[in-house]
Amino acid sequence: MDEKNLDLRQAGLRATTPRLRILAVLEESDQRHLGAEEIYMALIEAGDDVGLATVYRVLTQFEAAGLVIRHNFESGQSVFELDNREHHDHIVCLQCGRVEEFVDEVIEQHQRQIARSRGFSIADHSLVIYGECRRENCPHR
Amino acid sequence: MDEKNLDLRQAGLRATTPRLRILAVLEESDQRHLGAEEIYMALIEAGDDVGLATVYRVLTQFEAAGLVIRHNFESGQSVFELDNREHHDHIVCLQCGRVEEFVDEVIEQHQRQIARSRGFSIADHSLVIYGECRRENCPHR
DNA sequence: GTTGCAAATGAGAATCATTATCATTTAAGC
DNA sequence: GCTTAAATGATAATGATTCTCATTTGCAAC
Repeated sequence: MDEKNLDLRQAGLRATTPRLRILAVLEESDQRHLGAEEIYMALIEAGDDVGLATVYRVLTQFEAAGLVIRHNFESGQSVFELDNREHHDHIVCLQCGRVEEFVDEVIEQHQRQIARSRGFSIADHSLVIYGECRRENCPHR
Repeated sequence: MDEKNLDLRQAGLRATTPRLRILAVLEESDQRHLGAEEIYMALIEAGDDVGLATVYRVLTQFEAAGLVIRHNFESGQSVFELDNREHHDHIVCLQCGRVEEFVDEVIEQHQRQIARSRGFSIADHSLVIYGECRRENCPHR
């Protein structure tokens, strides 16, 4: 738990219990993308006494510090993901909410070229494909 | 105004005053992407007596009918755009909110291939590049 | 190890965009 | 023109997120 402690310090954040616990939930969850409410529920179930407001506050701080990425998918609520991996885009099943990731270097390169040709400097981008996944457990099948 | 009337009928919607007026605002605005609140304000200023709830209701119906596309950019509110043009993606300036459009057939094709290779059928996709535009009137300059 | 104090927290109120409710009005076939 | 189901406007309700503020806590200096 010391390395997490350090991560927070480097981000200019004091190493408090709620922040350490939220990091732990993000690291230990089998799902990579979690909503604020889901994280809150996981903490409550684990016996931690945190407030929902704290979860939102901390996630926003983590985002500002670059520890976490916030996604606004079409569901209307934000989901968060640890920012310790390479960049990737998403494909989301509209039926069951399943999220998969992909990277396509050709797409990346074309995006850079499009921004350049229009005089934009890229800060970020979001590519989300929405569809139906046809898995075993997808309610749409 | 008769052709609009027809558009609505074909979409299975009665040609009511609010619906015709909202269509008119979308067609006549110099901005292609409008929020519900902006459309509401435009109507009020034009002297129309509509409720905000009606604007939301009608836009949702238009979306279902394929007359309009809803985008969820990072701003937290939805923006709407007439769906009478070819598909395109967006590049958005984070400083001034400017929205430009683009199409890249190579990107489109790679997306289709990615979905196929993962067993997804594509319903839709959203590609938004966020950056800084460096225009004359962009506050960031 | 105590102490002091700014930073962080929890609980709940507040906000913002959007949706639901419901009594009233209206489009459009007869 | 009349009827009736569909549509509307006003407003209450909702869901996600943010704010407020009294209380608690991390941690640096003693």
